[in-house]
Amino acid sequence: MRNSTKLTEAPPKRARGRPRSFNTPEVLDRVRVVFMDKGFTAASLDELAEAAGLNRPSLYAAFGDKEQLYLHTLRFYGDKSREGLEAILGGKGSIERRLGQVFNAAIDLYTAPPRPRGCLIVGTAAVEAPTHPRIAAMAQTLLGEFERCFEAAFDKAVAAGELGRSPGPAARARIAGSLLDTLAIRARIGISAPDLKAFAASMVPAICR
Amino acid sequence: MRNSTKLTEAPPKRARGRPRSFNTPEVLDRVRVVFMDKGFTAASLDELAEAAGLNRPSLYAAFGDKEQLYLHTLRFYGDKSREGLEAILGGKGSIERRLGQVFNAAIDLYTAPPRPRGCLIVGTAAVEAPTHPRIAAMAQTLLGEFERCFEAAFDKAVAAGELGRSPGPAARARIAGSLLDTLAIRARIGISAPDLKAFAASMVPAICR
DNA sequence: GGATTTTTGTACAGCATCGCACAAAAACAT
DNA sequence: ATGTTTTTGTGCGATGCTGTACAAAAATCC
Repeated sequence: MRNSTKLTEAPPKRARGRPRSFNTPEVLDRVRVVFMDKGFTAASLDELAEAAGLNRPSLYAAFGDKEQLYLHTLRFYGDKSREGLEAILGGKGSIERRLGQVFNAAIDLYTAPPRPRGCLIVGTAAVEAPTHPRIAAMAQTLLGEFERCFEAAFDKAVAAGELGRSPGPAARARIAGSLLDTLAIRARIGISAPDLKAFAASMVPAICR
Repeated sequence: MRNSTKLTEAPPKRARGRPRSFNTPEVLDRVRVVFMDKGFTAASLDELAEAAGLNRPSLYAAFGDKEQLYLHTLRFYGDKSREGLEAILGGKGSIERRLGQVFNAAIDLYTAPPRPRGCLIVGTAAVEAPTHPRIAAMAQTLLGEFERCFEAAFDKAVAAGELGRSPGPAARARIAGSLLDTLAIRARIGISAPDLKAFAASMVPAICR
């Protein structure tokens, strides 16, 4: 009967020593909130550790110093965002409709209570770029990934005859990515969600023209 | 002969005590460089004072604490930028040409050696907005002023028959302002000036369509 | 059950930073 | 010349932050 054990069940082989008391994605997500509020420099390791629910030495052991913890958080945030982007762009409806959904979803995230925080990359990574080359490189990589998602969606829309050939998918993708930048910045400095949505809605037809 | 003294000559009436050893705009401009490099939080008062060429107590006496010094710098930077914007938009040539000049000039500033730093407002003020309401308010004010400059220029272009009525000047101004945001962010994370200029050039006809 | 391995949590050393106190300096007023 | 006013510059106190050392704890291996 032992063979009946499903292979999909996680093999219970534990690691050698004392098990970790935390869950990596959950820690990164809690840490992300602090970084989004204060930014990289102003976020102290005490705050980060408290938000994560563990203490500084555990943070250091698991992720390295503050910059590496921040880079892990950036990558985690970027992956989650890209997945959400792909999910919406791969959904049903016209390209215009899906694009509108993307921007509205982004605005909802950027202005979510208890206070607007925009986007981690645009709102907190960019400021560190001149003094932290690895953060700059990560930010460039992540924004590039977003843009490729848009480009793939426009490619499909062109192939489906939904869009004309000019401007090309890459050019449209650049506009869409740029719009996300602006929405993130303006959300963070306090522009209201309705104002942002009105602007985004006005841009969708312009991008899909 | 005393009456022959020109009124345009600055009246030499000195203030009461020991004269200041510094020039306010110059101090603000030097301080701006440090803030643009490191951002508000990471810039230390020691660095700021050294860059300004005076010591901490003088900085405090003249501008108040670090946040007030930063707000003074923001206002100073915003005024200078707006003046430059107005100068170009009020110049000669078609609205498309002037708009292209604006973006190229911005990109040159954003990517100026020794390293790209983008825009003070978008690149360093935005990150502080959630934790510093006065900085958020100032950022919103300044970006609003930029947008009104664009709007005035589009208004004139419409009145001169150079542009159609739709989209309206305000809508076009929002796009132009947003484009500046994106250029600032992407310059700061290291996108090259030629890439930025190519993108901006592709946007100008779209805005003036 | 004892040894080994890994994580946890307290405690600490070192350093940077902020904001101000206080005396010296440099101007004007009378 | 003496007093007044304002700026300058040194120095200091208090605080916060980063990164690590070290012992206790919790699991596995043999």
